[in-house]
Amino acid sequence: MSRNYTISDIAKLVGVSKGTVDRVLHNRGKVSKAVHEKVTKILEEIDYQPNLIARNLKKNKIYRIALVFPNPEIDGYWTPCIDAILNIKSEFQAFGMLIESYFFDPKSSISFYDAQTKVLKSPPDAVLLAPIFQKEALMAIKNYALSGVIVATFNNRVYTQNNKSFIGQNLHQSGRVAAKLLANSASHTGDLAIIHIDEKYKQALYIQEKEKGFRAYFENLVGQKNKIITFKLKRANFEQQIGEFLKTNPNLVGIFVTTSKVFEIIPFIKKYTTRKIAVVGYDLLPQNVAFLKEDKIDFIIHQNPKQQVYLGLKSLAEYLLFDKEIKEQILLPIDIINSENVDLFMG
Amino acid sequence: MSRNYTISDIAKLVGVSKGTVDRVLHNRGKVSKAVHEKVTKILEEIDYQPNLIARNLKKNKIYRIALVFPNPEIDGYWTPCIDAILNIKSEFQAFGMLIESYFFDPKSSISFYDAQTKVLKSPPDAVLLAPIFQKEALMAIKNYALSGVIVATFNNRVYTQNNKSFIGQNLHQSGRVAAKLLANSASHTGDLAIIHIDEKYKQALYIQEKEKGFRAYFENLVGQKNKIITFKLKRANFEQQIGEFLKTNPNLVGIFVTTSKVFEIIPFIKKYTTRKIAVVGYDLLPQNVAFLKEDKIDFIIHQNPKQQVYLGLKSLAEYLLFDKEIKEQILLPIDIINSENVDLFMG
DNA sequence: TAAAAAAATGTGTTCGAGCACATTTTAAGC
DNA sequence: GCTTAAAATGTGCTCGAACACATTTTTTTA
Repeated sequence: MSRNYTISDIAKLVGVSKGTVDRVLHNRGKVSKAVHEKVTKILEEIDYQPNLIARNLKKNKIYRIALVFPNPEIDGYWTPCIDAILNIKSEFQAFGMLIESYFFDPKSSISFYDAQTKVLKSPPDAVLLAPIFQKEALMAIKNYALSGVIVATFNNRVYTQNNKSFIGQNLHQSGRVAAKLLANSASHTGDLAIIHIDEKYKQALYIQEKEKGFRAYFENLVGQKNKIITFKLKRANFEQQIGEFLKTNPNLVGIFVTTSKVFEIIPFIKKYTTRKIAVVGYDLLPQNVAFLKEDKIDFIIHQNPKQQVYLGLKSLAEYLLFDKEIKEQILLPIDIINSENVDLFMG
Repeated sequence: MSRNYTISDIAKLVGVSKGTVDRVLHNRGKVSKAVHEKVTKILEEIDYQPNLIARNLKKNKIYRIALVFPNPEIDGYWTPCIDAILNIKSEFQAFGMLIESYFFDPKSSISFYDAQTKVLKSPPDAVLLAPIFQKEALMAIKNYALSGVIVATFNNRVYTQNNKSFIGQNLHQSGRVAAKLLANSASHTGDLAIIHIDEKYKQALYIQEKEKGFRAYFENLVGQKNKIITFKLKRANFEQQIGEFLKTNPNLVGIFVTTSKVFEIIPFIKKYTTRKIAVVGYDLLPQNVAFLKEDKIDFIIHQNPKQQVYLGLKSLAEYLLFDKEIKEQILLPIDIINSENVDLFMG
């Protein structure tokens, strides 16, 4: 294949000047109908693709994307997002792409609100947002849209027209994956528990999704006789609650913890029973990884926040720079992690 | 952050012309020692990053990368690689990057050789190669190096100085993952089998790696009493061989198939025993996926050839276009697939 | 010390798209 | 038919790096 057609080539082909071709390309008007048609025809015929390098050199604009998510120092789940930012920077900063991070406290909706306000003060070209607080997020997204800022969300869903893209996992399906894993590794038939660890912040919606998926797996199964118990753990006094729960459920063979906080209950489980109870939880926090390697957690489902941020930022950057279409949703694979493949997901 | 420094900016800062700065940047000589030092100092001080857009516009070169791998019509394992090519094209063709595919027959080393010869006839800037045939691959890589063609390999390793990069999985570790999965899902202690399906082509090396990993997992385990049997299946007469194997090993609880050809033996296993035997194999061929969904295969390890090609091509493209460093090896995560997360790995 | 050679430095064009401004052509008004 | 406004079309500069070529400065040699 030879070099692509340039605007000058097309101008020559049609017999007009490149200014005219440019006006047709960008619908700037001031072109006679006849010429407009001729140019359009040629453009289609040769399938003109503008040279993005030249375009960007001319524009020579610095784009800014704001990334808004919970402070990793408060919730370690978000730590890997930092790496994603570094990766994106190394890929795109030569194109004049700036990434700015804004943290908020995942336990405080006020802090969430404040972060959005700060972003809006010097509006970037686009925002990638973890919409932890449903109501406040809807409000923020509306304001961004009013200021002409493109919005994409990741991690959990909110439903609004103004949200250009969502990047994350299918949580219902991830509940099913957990179910399948427990069905497979529980050494014999018995009861299974879904444990929600009270997170104070209103993640109700997305935790429910996981539970529904988990239960759905067993409902569709023929001849399955596992009893499934939902158990909500309140923050204070874990030990006592877990001790009692284990005592009242002597047939327990598997536990599904719906958040990344599995590690908080493992020591108590081991303390109050010697039976083999299979455990499945979420996310590669260092504490979880440690228990995984000690075989005290059997499987972890990896929500891959790093990849979520990476793909989200990449999608926005390519839209701003190269006019690439933004996918309405990007569903990440649901990674199953055990003690043997965990290391390859960390570097 | 404001706009980056340009060559003209630097020229002004040092008090020389941009031509001189350029000579320093590219070590083209003809610069007095004093000036050279002054420029270098400033360059370091401001951490000069050339504008890659401008650079590429000037160079205006069409780069070509050849991708050489087995014909997907002969071995379906390679089919997803096609998608990776499309992805890379959509990302890089606006930068003048051309990807050319060359197929060979994975059963014929002559066909492998022919493909390399064809590539060398109009040498591309870089080659991404699946070095199925060890000896022939070493030869080919040497020839590429002599012609100044950058070489990266994927899927399996060959060891040579001229290979700039390897993209693939740690096969030893993937054997361990299989072991862990079988240890976990076999309903009670019993014998485990490693089954190699004779592939005619000499994959000896990389299949052995998997076996070693599998065995290593159990060797390090304290108090594990599984017996592990290696079984080599010859091409002809699968049914009889498998029937006999199952008869002589009545305590079998798990099978690890070291290639993507698991699906070929599943029907016979189900025919000759009614016991629950856990099965772990490789790769998301449509036939394997079907058995996975029917619960006749328990887990599949995904080698992700698509991602291998994607990362390999991306790495080469970014090297050619942006002078990005090529990583000596990129180890992909070892994806564990079951019936519930499989769909998310296929899109 | 002047001429010639070599070394050092400077200048100006190119890549392709985008856009401001200049120029030409057509239409409108009297 | 001539002037003026409006519409259509053309021209030329810019973005930053790269590189060929031009010019200046320094060094060498007779």
